[in-house]
Amino acid sequence: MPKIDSKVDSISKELYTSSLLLDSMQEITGLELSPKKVEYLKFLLKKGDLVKTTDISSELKVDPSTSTKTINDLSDSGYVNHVPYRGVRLTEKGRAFAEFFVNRHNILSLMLSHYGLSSEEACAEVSRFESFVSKSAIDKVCGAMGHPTVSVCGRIKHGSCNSL
Amino acid sequence: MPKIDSKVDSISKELYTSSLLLDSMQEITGLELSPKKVEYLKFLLKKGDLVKTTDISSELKVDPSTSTKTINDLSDSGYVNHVPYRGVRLTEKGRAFAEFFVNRHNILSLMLSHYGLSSEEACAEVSRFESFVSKSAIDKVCGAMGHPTVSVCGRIKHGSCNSL
DNA sequence: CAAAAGTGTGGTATGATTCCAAATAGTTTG
DNA sequence: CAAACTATTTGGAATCATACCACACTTTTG
Repeated sequence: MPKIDSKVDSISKELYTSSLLLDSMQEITGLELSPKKVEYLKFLLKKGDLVKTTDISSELKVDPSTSTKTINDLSDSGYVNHVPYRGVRLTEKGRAFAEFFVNRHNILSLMLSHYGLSSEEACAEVSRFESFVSKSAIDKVCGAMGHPTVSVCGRIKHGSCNSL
Repeated sequence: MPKIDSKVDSISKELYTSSLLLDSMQEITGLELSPKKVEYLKFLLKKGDLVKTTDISSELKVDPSTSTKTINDLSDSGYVNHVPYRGVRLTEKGRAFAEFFVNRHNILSLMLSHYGLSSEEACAEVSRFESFVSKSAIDKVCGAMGHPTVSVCGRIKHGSCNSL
């Protein structure tokens, strides 16, 4: 019964895939990471691929030992994979979160720019508080703005936005 | 020369007054206090007059010893006066800051409510990040909204808003 | 392959926040 | 008015996020 076998296969495959998805696309509340860790993930997404911990430390202006430690935290929580002395890479989960974080930043910056703040002001302002804004709020703001694709400090990708 | 004397008097008085004003109306950036301390000041303003540290601890759901310690910090920085075992009162400076904090909360809540968040959602959301939003941003947002006097969670007083 | 450069580990520090236990002050009541 | 009760403060210690330094270990380079 190759028919059945292949059906079983495809079911296990589906289950496997969907648990992977559940893993990487787990509910994002937006509040799971501290401000600094959000910065780390956003930077990792921007750099893409394998990033040295020293790139991070020079970008974020912290001691290399600090970035190593923080990366280890992020690794323990499954956001990145870290191969000592070689580099850091976002996991699927890390990438999903990082994309949300970038979107959140861009949506909030765009929102503030509508109230008379310059791009730089909006961006700087948002950088200070973005990590305390929930995904559900962002989804609503994004929807109310008509799901814009361009913000004052970068493009906005959609796909994670749960809103009409 | 009574003329001169009175002129001297009036000058010292002016200097005195203006230094008092400088003291209580010193530049508010909006970023000088931690989230919890902002909550303390907002509560003190709401309660008005002499407030017991235990009122604070029950309102903010912390141990009484915690509120005492925090109040002592605020007292050291000149935001409140604390007479042990009797109560806490905002200083002029503390009142000025507290009024700004309440306004900031209300303006941000009103802003978010314009993007489809309910009053409760907006208020809760804002509570999480308000202490990281600068006065200069608030002034701009306030101006862009036409200096509204009513928000979703309270009245908005103007007078501290440096914006057209 | 040895020196230089890059990266990680261990230890320690700060600031914000917290609680618990014990001490002290204020209030109530017999 | 003093004991008993309640309210408040103090001292000590913990947690979490963040950070740096000094030292150790890798990797790269000449």
